[in-house]
Amino acid sequence: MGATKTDLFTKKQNEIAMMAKALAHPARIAILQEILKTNSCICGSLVNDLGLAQPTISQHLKELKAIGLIRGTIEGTSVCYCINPKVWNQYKQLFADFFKESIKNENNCC
Amino acid sequence: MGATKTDLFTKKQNEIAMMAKALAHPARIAILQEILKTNSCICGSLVNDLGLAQPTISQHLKELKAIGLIRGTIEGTSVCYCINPKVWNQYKQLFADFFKESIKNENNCC
DNA sequence: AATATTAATCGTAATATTGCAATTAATAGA
DNA sequence: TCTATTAATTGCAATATTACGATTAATATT
Repeated sequence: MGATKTDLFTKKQNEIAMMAKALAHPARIAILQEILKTNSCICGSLVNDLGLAQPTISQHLKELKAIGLIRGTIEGTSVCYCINPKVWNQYKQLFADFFKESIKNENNCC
Repeated sequence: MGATKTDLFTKKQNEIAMMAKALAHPARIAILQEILKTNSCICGSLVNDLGLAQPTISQHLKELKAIGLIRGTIEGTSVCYCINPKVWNQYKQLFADFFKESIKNENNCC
């Protein structure tokens, strides 16, 4: 086997998991932070900054783009990436909702 | 290759990624939500509720325990699981910090 | 047109994850 | 002690991820 049984879970549970999966690599965290830090968009400087090969960075960018967290627009020979605020805020909300539940249930039976 | 190059990234970036990885499966989201919902701790009812085999659930519980998100105490023949509030709140804070950055940088260049 | 620059894609190898059947470990109760 | 119950561990197969060299695609510059 090896394939996740998504049909056993709710839409929201799968959404949270997918979102978490997108953030489940330090390179992707670093990429997002770099895009956030430099107020203007970033191109291929990520390759210099992160120390990973160009195809590797490109693949991580592809994944982030696939779930909609970032957008890329071609500017001459380089590509400019930026956060998609709409999706970003959706994700932010989903995570906040998930962790908010903890406050209501301060169980400490073990 | 195939192994994540954690040495290229900051401690915090690796922490966020590890935390996200722990949440990157709908079964683990469902397990955590179930533990949160039933105010008292849960034992093996997760197997009945989730529709996955017992070894599979056990493995997911092991992963959640490995990163400290949950604790398990033996109660007779069954095992009682509960959230570790300390770690839970740490994670909550880390995520909140990560997503907070978005507000400061409302970039929309592309 | 020829060359340089930038980034995506392809192919491949190494490693990690997911899921479960079979087994084992450990306690509860007869 | 013997049996039932519950959960962890082991072993294995299928699939997914990570990383990068080689190549390709596309625009910019000469």
